[in-house]
Amino acid sequence: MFEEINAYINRYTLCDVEEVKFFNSILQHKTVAKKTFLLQEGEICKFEAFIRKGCIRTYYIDHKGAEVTLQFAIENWWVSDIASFHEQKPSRMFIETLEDCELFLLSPETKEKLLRQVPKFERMFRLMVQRNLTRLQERLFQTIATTAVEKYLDFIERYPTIPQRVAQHYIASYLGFSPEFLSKVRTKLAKK
Amino acid sequence: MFEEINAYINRYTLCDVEEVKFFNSILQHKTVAKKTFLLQEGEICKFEAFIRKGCIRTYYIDHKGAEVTLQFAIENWWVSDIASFHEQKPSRMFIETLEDCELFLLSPETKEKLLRQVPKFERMFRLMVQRNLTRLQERLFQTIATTAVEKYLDFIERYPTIPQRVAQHYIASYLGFSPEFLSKVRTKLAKK
DNA sequence: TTCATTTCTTGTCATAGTTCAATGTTTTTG
DNA sequence: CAAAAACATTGAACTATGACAAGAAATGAA
Repeated sequence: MFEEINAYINRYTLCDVEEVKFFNSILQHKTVAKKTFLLQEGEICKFEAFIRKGCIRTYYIDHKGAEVTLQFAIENWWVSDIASFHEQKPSRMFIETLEDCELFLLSPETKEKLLRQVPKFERMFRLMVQRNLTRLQERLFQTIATTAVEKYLDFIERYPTIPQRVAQHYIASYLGFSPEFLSKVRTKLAKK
Repeated sequence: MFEEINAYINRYTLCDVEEVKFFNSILQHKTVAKKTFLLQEGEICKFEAFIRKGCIRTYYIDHKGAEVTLQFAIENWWVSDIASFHEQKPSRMFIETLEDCELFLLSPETKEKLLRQVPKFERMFRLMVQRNLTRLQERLFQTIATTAVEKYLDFIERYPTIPQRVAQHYIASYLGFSPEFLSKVRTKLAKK
């Protein structure tokens, strides 16, 4: 049951058996049906979730009511609203399962407990956030500097499994354009 | 000389006198003239810099040769290319002083030394990166979901001192549109 | 299996933002 | 202080993308 998540943490920190045991003992295991909200705007985020199985989307809604997808998360990814989780303040975002999911959850309290007992996890979380930040910097750059076609091609290259799992208009909302336009981009590419 | 940076770290961690002393002892103090590159594309980033005085810009250059500004950093901010710094791999970005600067630098080695000797700094760096990430998420959302006018108004509200310190076309490149268009946005707003 | 719902496609028209070129203004430098 | 360089403004023509509307295709629920 813990193979995946333990493989994950081993990529960041070398833990001894006791530490891994402790880590596993504080995780809350949970299964969630498809199309369920784990978090909605205005709520306080109570979890950091590791996805053992399934697919999740995080998104914002802008003042015109349009969705902007921040992340698609699949197996072996973490999802959370980090700001809301750490400062325990209301979130601006929605976190929604797109498939039936199997998750491991950390609450703010269990995360604190973990960091106090096994401080080397502090490093793992720092490295995780750092990667995330780096990736988001690239994405911002790309959002500003490239055309729709380039964005779409880069997306399917970078996340080849996602298009098979999620609706196309979600991908459009991730890339920052309308579903109709993504459709046009795709037919144009298909013709070549 | 260390007042500012010590005030900064105290917002994150409570250190005793010895720890602060140690921290200060490993910082490298440096002054740099205006219009100097601290890092150029292809180089490996050797520093995390705390700005005691001055103003710095980080940016990318896209395949058409246009600049995209990632960050303006002023007094009491940190600048670095985190990915390049940590993995010691070539950077994609440029870091350039816009004013004469006075900096404190950490090298990868001194940072490691610090984290080994005073592990609680691990937490500070995690929290710093987390904030950064959160801010960047908001910015990506805004880049996708708002108009040029909204972006500009938000910028001058959020960073009211920056427009007085940096050229306007740099701000355009931060907001993701052309300098000409920013100029038009401004005259339009001025007329109201 | 069928009907309802959601998703995708295609066309037309509208628009925010770009590009280029010319002119004016400010800053830097010798 | 003058000349050069960098920066900002304005206008006209262009383009990538959005909005809307209608229909087709796929998916899901009874």
